[in-house]
Amino acid sequence: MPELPEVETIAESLRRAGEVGLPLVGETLVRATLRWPRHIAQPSALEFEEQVRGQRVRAIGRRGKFLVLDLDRHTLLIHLRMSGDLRMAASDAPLEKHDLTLLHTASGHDLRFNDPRRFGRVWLVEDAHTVLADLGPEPLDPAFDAAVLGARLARHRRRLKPLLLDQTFLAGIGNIYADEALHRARLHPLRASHRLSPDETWRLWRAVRAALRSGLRHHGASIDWVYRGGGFQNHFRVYARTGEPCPVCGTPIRRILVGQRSTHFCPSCQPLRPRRR
DNA sequence: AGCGTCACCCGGACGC
DNA sequence: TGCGTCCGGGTGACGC
Repeated sequence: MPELPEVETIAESLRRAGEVGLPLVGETLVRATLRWPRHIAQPSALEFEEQVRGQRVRAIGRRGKFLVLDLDRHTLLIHLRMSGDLRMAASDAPLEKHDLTLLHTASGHDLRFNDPRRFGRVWLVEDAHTVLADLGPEPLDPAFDAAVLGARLARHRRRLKPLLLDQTFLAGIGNIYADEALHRARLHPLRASHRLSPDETWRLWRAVRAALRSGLRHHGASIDWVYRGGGFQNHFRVYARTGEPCPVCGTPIRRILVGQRSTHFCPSCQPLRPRRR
């Protein structure tokens, strides 16, 4: 799914696209085709079509789960949510089912946002800050160390699982990475954030980064194998493995609901009340 | 403040 | 085969 690594991978592939003859950075957007206007979160569809016109793509980046395209006068933000996918295509190539938003470039190529479940959104704003302001730190940022995580954990009295999913706490972690990180950290998803020992905090810091890096290495998580997916789904340790043996200790993986979200963990490696030693 | 619940959305899986 | 139903991802709104 389009969690952080997926977006990172797409941004990377769009940067590299120039090497295979489908450049995007440096291209001028001449027109937009909005086949489902609600794809555009901001501004109105009409204003979007007007304002995007004639702007050059200066750079592509990522913040949290948002893909960030710097244009001449605006910032174009794309959130793929679950099933969204971006492709470059020749403008005269036939449309695929669920191609919802198309940005046509001066050189005759399109950036196509395909989105079967229509959860994704696109923003065109003068200041990216208006959309991104509340996002928490980037887990892979060198400035994000275990002390930063510890300070943030102590600031809340929340269960770890919902906290990790909160984009204002950390940016870019979705349901899969939250479960994978907690397993790597040997922490129960219901543990209270303000009651972690320094060692547990350090383990969580390491685990979050390791889970994300592993996703990156395998080109994204995409659990929904119908859609173009990354290989990380073949490396899940607990996610979607209910009843299967924990890869560390062999105990059957359990699935519970936490805040309406399916949550997978090893009851033996991730005890709610860890033994003190 | 933090939690629960619902709505959004649709393809796939499953039961009958 | 063809229905109906449930599920799940991320997020925002709302009520307690």
